[in-house]
Amino acid sequence: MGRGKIVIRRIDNSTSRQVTFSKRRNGIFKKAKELAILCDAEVGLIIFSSTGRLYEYSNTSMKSVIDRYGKSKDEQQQDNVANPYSELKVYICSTKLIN
Amino acid sequence: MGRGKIVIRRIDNSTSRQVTFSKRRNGIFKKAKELAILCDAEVGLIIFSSTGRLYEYSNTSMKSVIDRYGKSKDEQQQDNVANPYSELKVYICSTKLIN
DNA sequence: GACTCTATCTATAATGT
DNA sequence: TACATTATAGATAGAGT
Repeated sequence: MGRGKIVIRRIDNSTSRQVTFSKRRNGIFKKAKELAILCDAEVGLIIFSSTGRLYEYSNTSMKSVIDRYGKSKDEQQQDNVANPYSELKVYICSTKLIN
Repeated sequence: MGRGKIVIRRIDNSTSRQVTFSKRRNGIFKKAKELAILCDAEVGLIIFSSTGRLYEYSNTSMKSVIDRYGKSKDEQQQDNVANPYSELKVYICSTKLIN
């Protein structure tokens, strides 16, 4: 999206990379908020820039999200101990980055 | 984006909400991946659906992201103790959700 | 860097199967 | 209820300030 199509690979020029980071960071935070509201989801998003700065968003609190994440993972772990096939319950969210 | 404009509020119809969740979840995961690659950032994204299912993405590992998040927060905390004005360092990433 | 502009690309709401 | 289509709203690359 934009004046030209881009390939998804690290942007070499540091100024361009920073500008793109700023724009896309805003974009993804907006998407996270919309998803949380529209779909009644709990969302936590943590981003460290290449310079090490932290940016974060959560519609609840990051502590709540991380705690819930840990519990959810523990439960998955217990499932795996009980049933070796339960890894099928782990949802893979992949999207092709071609183009 | 789409055939009609939508207002950002909880989708009442549960079927529509689930469909939108699926589409937008894919969209935001793609955005997270692109941001990580293009801008050389470390990204962690945790989403719990309204039915409680966990979906996650990290370009490194979620453990790494959460650990780094904790450290970064600790440092911010120390800064705050040392310098009461350092809360200005906390980056606010807000985007209006109007339209 | 942060902001504006806008042409163009992308995501997705609504619809069809 | 998942998949495919498509018209359109939205995001953003590139350029200028």
